[in-house]
This record gives sequence, structure tokens and C-alpha cells, in this order.
Amino acid sequence: MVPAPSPSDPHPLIRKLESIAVLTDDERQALLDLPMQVTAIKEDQDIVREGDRPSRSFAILSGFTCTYKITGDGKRQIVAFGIPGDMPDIQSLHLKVLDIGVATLTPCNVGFIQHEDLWDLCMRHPRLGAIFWRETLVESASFREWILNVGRREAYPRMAHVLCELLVRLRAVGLAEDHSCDLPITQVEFADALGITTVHANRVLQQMRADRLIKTKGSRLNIPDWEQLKAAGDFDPTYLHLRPDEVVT
Amino acid sequence: MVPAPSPSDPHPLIRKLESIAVLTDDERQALLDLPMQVTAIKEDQDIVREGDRPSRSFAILSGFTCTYKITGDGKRQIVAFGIPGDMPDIQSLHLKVLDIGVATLTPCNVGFIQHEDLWDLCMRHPRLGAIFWRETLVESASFREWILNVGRREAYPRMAHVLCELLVRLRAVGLAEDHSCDLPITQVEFADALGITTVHANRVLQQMRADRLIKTKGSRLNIPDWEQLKAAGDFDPTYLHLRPDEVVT
DNA sequence: CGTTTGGTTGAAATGTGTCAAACTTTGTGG
DNA sequence: CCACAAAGTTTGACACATTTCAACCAAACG
Repeated sequence: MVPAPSPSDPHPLIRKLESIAVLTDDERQALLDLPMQVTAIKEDQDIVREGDRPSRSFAILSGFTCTYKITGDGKRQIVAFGIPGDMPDIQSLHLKVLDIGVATLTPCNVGFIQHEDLWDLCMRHPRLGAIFWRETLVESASFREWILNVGRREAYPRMAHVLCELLVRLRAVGLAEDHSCDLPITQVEFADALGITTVHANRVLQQMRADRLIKTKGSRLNIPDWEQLKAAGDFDPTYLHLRPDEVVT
Repeated sequence: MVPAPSPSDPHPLIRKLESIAVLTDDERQALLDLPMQVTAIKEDQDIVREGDRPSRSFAILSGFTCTYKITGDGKRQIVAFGIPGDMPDIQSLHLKVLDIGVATLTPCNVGFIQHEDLWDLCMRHPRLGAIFWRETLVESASFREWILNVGRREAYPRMAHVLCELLVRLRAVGLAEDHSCDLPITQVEFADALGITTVHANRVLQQMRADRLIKTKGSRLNIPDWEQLKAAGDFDPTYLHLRPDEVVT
């Protein structure tokens, strides 16, 4: 008996895939049947490291991760944040050597899926294979926007932009209300994501609070004026390629 | 009668795919049989624009392109250079709305392929479908490295890094000798790729010439000391995921 | 309750941007 | 083949965003 599809589907992976594509009951069931090794991982741990040759990928079931690279002299650049439903290293299905590391920002539950099982799924459900491909392409589009952000926007709009992206993505998987969400990301991590210093990240955030673009209380982020933040960050969610009804502009 | 595979295969697309994967004669023939509308495009023209909803993708047969995005206030960021064999908008196969523009840097010959024909090919030759997927993942890896480059390296190593990437990629498709190649990229374009000003790009290049890392004569680039340039650019070609025998370190 | 982690501050140093002009190469039409 | 325009490159002086360094403060935590 297949459970009725629900907007608040408890399985993060399905919730995420449904935010970018439509699934049939059959496909949803096939995903639920995927052999998945669920593992709890503590905060600030590497799940995978650059140079690894994994035989499995993983889906984030709960918690936040960051995908990062390190320069020869040890400077870290975060290239993406991972939220529940994401599969940050799904690329290892095709590319044997990992060119990135993925670390937890919070305690996480992740579900490991053997590559052979993923291949199997893609073969038996070509449409799901296409959806996974599509997902990697959406990720790729996010990288392009990230390049634009880091390369051509100053620190202040750059920060505004990532905050916008995070809120929209969290909303798409049901982890944010209209104008607030839990964002357990430290200033060091924001700095590494934006390609700036921690000190500067701090100053930019202070300025944004003074400008009443954001309010923070602990790890809680509140956005009093979404339109203004969007404008400040030059943010247009098109590049996230969400299903139209998932985009709350 | 299938022509014997040759290291200098005249078809750029096949040459490129073979630099990242092994093709069977059958697959090579299927690629050659792809209906392709070859078109000559002048310098400095958009091939596709952000917001387009193309029904076809294209392969670069000759010439150079750049893939770019524009901020709300008109600043351009180049996120990738395209060289013969590349398919800069293959993503539009899955993502209906383009989030990028692609422009020619030189006169180009491009081969347009209808999406339906590409889908057809992927269905009939699943391994080729996987190779196209793989290619988009390699591109994705390049974007990640590009973020690291722009976010965490100063202008000088940043420039060195793109020069290294370009040379390695050109070598992989047979368009560069060991230490020199034709690089018809202006300083304005380098600046837009690196997220710096033209003026600064100019100064960095001058410094690199003074340091004898590069020599330029017209659009000809010569690299007297590859090891030193690699070191200056903190360059490791792993992220390009080339077949080992294609990587000349 | 001390220790750790994350956040905040100030002053000085610096990489990169800005602006505006001049120079050089390339391509083209007369 | 010259002349000229257009495109690309180079220069200098100055402004400014961001970094650096080093210290201090506040909240979280066992």
C-alpha cells in the first residue's frame, strides 16, 4: 500500500526531489526501497575528503553540511551548503576521485547508498536517473551563480545573496517559514563561503542588522523585509530551477 | 567501414569525449551519425542568452567561447571558457530556462543538435548518456575550482591558475603543444573571468611576463617554465578528471 | 564556573578599483 | 600598400574595500 503523497513527506530525499521534479508513486516507492545505511555524524566532522574514492554516495537526512575545497596554502572555500535532501557527493557515481570535501556543520543523519544500488535504480527507473542527472545540473547552476556572487558582488550584497538562497532552498524542503529559519552557520563559515575574512563577515552582518535587513537570535534568522533583502543581494531564484509552485517570491 | 580511431580524430566532439572516457567504434559512429546543423558564427556574438528556452544544444567545432552571467548592475562574470569539443549549454537538455549566456570570443563553427536527437542517442546508447552526464559533472568540478580560484586566491595566482587550466584542456583536445598555444582571449575577458578589473588584469600579466612565467606574442601564449607556473597558480589538474594518459603534468 | 567557541572592536597595511588619458596593434577600405 | 579607425593594451595618481593583527567580550557547555 503506497502512502498518499503528502506535502510534508517525511523522507527528506523524496521531499527534495519533488521540489525540482514530479515523481510517480512507483518512483517514490523505488526510492523508499533503496538500501540506505543511516548513520549519525557529529558536528564538524568530514563525511568525505578530497581525494577519496567512495563506493557510495549519501543523502543528508537531517542537519547541515558544507562542501569545500582548500588551496595549497590552506585557505578554505565553501562552494555549497548542504541541507536535508541534498546529495553533496552524488557526482562520485561517475567521477572516481573526489575533488571536494564535505563536512558537517551540525550533527547530521546521513543515508549512505551504494553506487551499485544507485546504478540499479537508474537502470530500472530511467526517469529517476534523469532526475538525478537533473539534480546535478541544478547544483551546477548554483555553482555558476556562486562564482558570479564571489567574483562580481561586494561583500554586503554577496552575504545578502547567500542568505536569500538558503532561505529559498530551506522553504523548498519545508524547513523554513515564510521569513525565518534556523541557520546554524557560524561567521567563520559564512566568511569561507563568501571568500572574505571572518572579521569582514562580522562587519557586514552587523551592517545588515543595522539596516534592518535581518534579525538574528542565536542560530535563528529572521528576515523582516524579504523584498529589500532580495534587492540588496541582487537575488533571482531562477537559477535554482525549482518547480514554479515551490518558489515563494 | 569504420575509420580507425586516431589520436588526431578530426571531429572535435569525439576528440573531447575521448579525453574523458573510452568510446567503442559503435558509439563513435553513433556520434558521427548525429544530425548536426553546422553554423558559422562571428566573433563577439551571443550564441544563447540567459532566459532562452532552447530546443537544441550545441557543440563547439572550432573557435573559443565564454559562458557568462551578468549582475543586476551589469557586471559580467565569465564562469567558463569553451574550446572545441565542449558543449557549453548541454544542461538545457534538462533545465528548460538557461541561466547563462554563451558568447563567441572568436569566429566559431558550432554544431547544433536537437534535444530530441540527443535524447534518442542517450536512449539507444545508455553508455553515451552516462558519458554526457559525466561530462556535465566534470564541468561542475571546474566550476567548483573556479569558485576556489576567485574566492581564495589573489589576482596573480588566480591568473596563473586559469592559464594552466586552459593549456591543459587545450592539450587534451590536441590544440596545444607542450608549452604553448593560441589563446585568443583579451585582457577584458581575462578580467571578467577572474573577477578583477581590466587594469588589474593588465598589471598582473605584466608582472607574470617580468617574472618570466609567460611570454606572449599576439594571441600566442608561451610558457617557458610549466612547473613554475603550476606552482604560482597552485594548480593540480585532478579536478579536470581527464583520462590519466591525457594529463601531461 | 571555568573553558571553549563564536562574536566584536580598532588601527594600520594592502590589494584592487577608479578614472582618464595615451599608446600600440590589428584590420579594413580606399 | 598606405591611412585610418577600431580594438586592445598600458600608464599614473588616487580612492576605497577588505585584510591583518591582536585584543577583548559574550554566549554556550560540560
